[in-house]
Amino acid sequence: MTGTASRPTLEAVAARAGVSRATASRVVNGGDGVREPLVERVRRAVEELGYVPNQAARSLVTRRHDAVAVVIAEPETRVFADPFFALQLRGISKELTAHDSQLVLLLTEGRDDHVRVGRYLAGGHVDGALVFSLHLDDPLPGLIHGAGVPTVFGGRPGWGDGPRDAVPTVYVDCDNRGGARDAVRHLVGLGRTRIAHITGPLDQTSAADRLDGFRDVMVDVDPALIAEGDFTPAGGERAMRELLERRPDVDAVFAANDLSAAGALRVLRERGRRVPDDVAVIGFDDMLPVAEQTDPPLTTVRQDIEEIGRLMARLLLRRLDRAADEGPVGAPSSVVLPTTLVRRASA
Amino acid sequence: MTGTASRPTLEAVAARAGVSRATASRVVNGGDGVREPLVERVRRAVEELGYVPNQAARSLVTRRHDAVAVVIAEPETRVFADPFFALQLRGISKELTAHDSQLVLLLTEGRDDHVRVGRYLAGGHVDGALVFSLHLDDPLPGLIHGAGVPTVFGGRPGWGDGPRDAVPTVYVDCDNRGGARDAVRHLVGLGRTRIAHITGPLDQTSAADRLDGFRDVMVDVDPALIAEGDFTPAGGERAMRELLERRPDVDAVFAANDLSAAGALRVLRERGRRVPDDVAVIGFDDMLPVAEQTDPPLTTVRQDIEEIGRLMARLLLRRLDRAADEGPVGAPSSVVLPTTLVRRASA
DNA sequence: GCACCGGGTGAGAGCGCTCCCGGAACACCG
DNA sequence: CGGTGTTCCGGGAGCGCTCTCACCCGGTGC
Repeated sequence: MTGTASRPTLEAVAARAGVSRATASRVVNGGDGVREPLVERVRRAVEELGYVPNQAARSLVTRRHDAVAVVIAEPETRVFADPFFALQLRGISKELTAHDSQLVLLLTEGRDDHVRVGRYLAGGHVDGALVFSLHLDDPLPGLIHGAGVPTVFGGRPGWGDGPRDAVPTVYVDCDNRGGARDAVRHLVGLGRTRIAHITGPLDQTSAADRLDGFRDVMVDVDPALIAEGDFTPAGGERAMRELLERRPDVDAVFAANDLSAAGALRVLRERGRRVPDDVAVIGFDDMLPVAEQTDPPLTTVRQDIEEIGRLMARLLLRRLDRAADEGPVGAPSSVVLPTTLVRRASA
Repeated sequence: MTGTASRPTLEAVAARAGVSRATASRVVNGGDGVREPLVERVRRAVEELGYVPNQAARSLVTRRHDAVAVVIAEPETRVFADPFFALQLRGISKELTAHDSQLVLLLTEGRDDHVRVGRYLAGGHVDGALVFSLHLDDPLPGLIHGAGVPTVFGGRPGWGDGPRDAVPTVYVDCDNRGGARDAVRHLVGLGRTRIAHITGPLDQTSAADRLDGFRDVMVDVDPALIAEGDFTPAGGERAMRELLERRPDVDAVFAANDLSAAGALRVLRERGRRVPDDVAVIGFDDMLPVAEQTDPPLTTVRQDIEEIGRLMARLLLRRLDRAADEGPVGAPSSVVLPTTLVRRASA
């Protein structure tokens, strides 16, 4: 049943159109330098036979695959027990599709998998890679770099902006620091003075950057007003409890993401603090199912997740195209997307 | 920079090991029928040269790709603005990885994309496909069937269990109907008598099956106690309001998923109904970030999403292996996974 | 009218691999 | 000791495609 009749080859198309294989190939690949009547004949033959090029044969000679790998580390997947994951992938997928490229998904967990992924990438099965690697100590970036595969990172990689083997790393991220500043300034504008921050896991650059943004505004802040969370609701609860204990007079909280904000909100309600009257709360991400469903609805810093994915793909594809055209290797630069403050009821 | 030094070929490995290409190939592919010393020599050569087989060349002759497509339609992606998506993929990924197969992700949106996906699958780029297609009128299954690619569906496809061109469709799903029955029986056990149901979009089999389960227990139920939702919180709110209007005496609600249950919960609180005292509420899915965070925490029917993904992959792989071994084509049968009722505070 | 040119076309090599098949080496039995 | 397997290895064809290169042919310039 499954393709007993083997699929037609370019040879067959050529024969049917009465041309050589070379000409048929030219037509299939755009038809430049072939006279119109022949183009037409070949096109028709393709149509009639239902010809689809054999990608394997093509890759074998061109060494292109029209495929890029998307690497997502397991810890991320856990964090992505939220729409992040789907949205980024959607953005990436759209862009790749428009470019006739396939998306090979690699989810990893644990060290062994890193090796596997490294080997896969080094194996030259894909033209490039999009990597989500948010942890400082992640060995993945190193492996990937060693594999010599064009790569764009999602989120600023952990090793800082300094040169790494003089190879510029390209990444797409949102303006975590600026967004955090906006949030805190908004709280200040509300007249709040005892503003606390619930951080994310500080080994992730996004969390670190948001903390930096908080500090930009709250210079010389009382350290007791900073509690470490982990981007989860439970972590948010824990951190909020700590904060209330250390500084019962707290009148605003900037949480590093919506999930921890939701946790904080719950503790505040439990303790009888009114939001936003007694304590104003701001989150980060604008993760709709969460931010809109909290009580009260969450004021938060929005980042366009899907756009990040789309841009990552676009950057990578552009780089690949350039490599193909042997054009000027314009230093590919990272992109930092702006954030916007979304006002709802909590602050 | 990117692989100026081209990667070593099997030829190179053979030369270095002092054997023929054929023998080297044999070793790389398991080493059967090659004497130990030679195996060892080839292995070392592979190691030293960092040889990785060229998948394109291999596929060209074997017609296998060690890759399967995962097709997720856009409407699903929207529904999957929750952990579904990530979890299923994780399950699939684990299984495929263990089988050295790659995961090619195809996200679709709109009709044009269906054509694209159909062509891709028909193009013989992958060995099989895992398809999430939950809508009754989805043309995708037809296209896929036409493409003649071994496929396993996620969720019972819409066309019923009847034969479709005498080709049995294989799917993996959770026991939607049984789970619904359990939920409703639990409510009955609580002494509730005016039990309502907030459905999902009824063009999806999961929603339809859950409704059937509800009806199994609530025979001759007042139609006013059934309100159509759409699996979203907003839909849940709307449905709950309708229910309260039509039957103010309602004392229990079984919502077709956690998201709509969350919406219902909010409306109940807003109307001053205590949960579970006045109205008991049960959801479906046990989507942790939602079910655990509602107020009160949601009693719900758990399905093992990741396991569904894993099973889909396993079923497909088994089928592919069998095809390769030319073994008996044991009628591949669908799998329906059990659900469990998770008791929290809402019922 | 002839050398020249350039766009359009076809012949053919070869990408890296698998797998069939024939031959070498060896064991065993009559 | 010759015949018959058996096991192991290498030669070589060929998967379907792209791409270089040589060739053909109509048009120009002198």
